[in-house]
Amino acid sequence: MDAAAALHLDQQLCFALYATSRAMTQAYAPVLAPLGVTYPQYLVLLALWQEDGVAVKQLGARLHLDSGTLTPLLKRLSALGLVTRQRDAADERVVRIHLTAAGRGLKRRAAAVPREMLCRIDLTLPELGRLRRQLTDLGDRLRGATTDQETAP
Amino acid sequence: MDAAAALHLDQQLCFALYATSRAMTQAYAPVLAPLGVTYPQYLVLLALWQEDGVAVKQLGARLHLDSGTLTPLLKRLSALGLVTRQRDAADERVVRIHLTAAGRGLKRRAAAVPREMLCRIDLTLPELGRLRRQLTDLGDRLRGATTDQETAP
DNA sequence: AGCTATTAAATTGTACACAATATAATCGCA
DNA sequence: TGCGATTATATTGTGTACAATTTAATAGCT
Repeated sequence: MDAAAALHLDQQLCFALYATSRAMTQAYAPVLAPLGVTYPQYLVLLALWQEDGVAVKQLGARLHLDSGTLTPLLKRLSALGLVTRQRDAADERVVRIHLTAAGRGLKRRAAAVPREMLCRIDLTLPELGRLRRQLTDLGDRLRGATTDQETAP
Repeated sequence: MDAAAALHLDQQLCFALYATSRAMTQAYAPVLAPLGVTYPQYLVLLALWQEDGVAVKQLGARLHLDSGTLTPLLKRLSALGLVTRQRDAADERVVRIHLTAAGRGLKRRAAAVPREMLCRIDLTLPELGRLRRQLTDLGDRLRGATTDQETAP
């Protein structure tokens, strides 16, 4: 592959990733609309349904997001009545996020979401698992590579 | 996989896609910084280096973006002196985007970008190609699925 | 020619992302 | 104990994304 071909848009893994990620977000939108949440909000809820009462920091580590993104998003989830945000009594720097009854209740209605999306994705479970692992690995590698730049002290 | 497991964050293809796409954007940032453009701006330039003088609409079809995103982005590229935006004389609705000399010149400096990113991605070329095709197919399928909802007349 | 439907961009409003900075609380150590 | 370094969140500013609306121009039909 010469230099010119290397700059072709359709040759770029990065573009496939970028465009497909946005297509996925848009495909989720109509499925999530009845639940009244956006796609990033849904991801935060997935994390909270697995582990409630976590700090913003932990949530950020899980989703690879920082407080600049999470703080306003969590305020919106709070305004929707799905979560509460309260300072940790033992360490006032920490804000812990707890699901409300409504936030917990939404999990039952969300149970149909993965099945519905699986139909739209139209991959076999092994294919899907393989792709997911490849992407996760790639993400880990990219994240490692960007921070590993600081090899010098 | 039961309903509870189906809602686990790390089981989600969508999350792997979302998180890895953002990691890719962040990995590109230091490589693109010397060129003075953002990652979406770089994708627009890739499209223009392949075909110059295209309409905003065509650019949008290529990148799966609409004028709401492209108009301000192209204004920024124009402010950087990399492109011009001018109405088509034959059809005044159309705005054609042309690279400036600086915009064309940037292509040479960008030639090193794909190679540099390949190192960070650390996949063999066949693996990379397969992953890219899988993602492109998935994107096409998702995009088809969302618009194909209108089966009824 | 005149009128309606369509089309291409631009605009508006909302919601992420993220770098950089600010603020406040805790930690570690002399 | 006191105080500088660290840590957790919030804030600010810029740049996407995208739905919905607006504006202006063209196409197509009678």
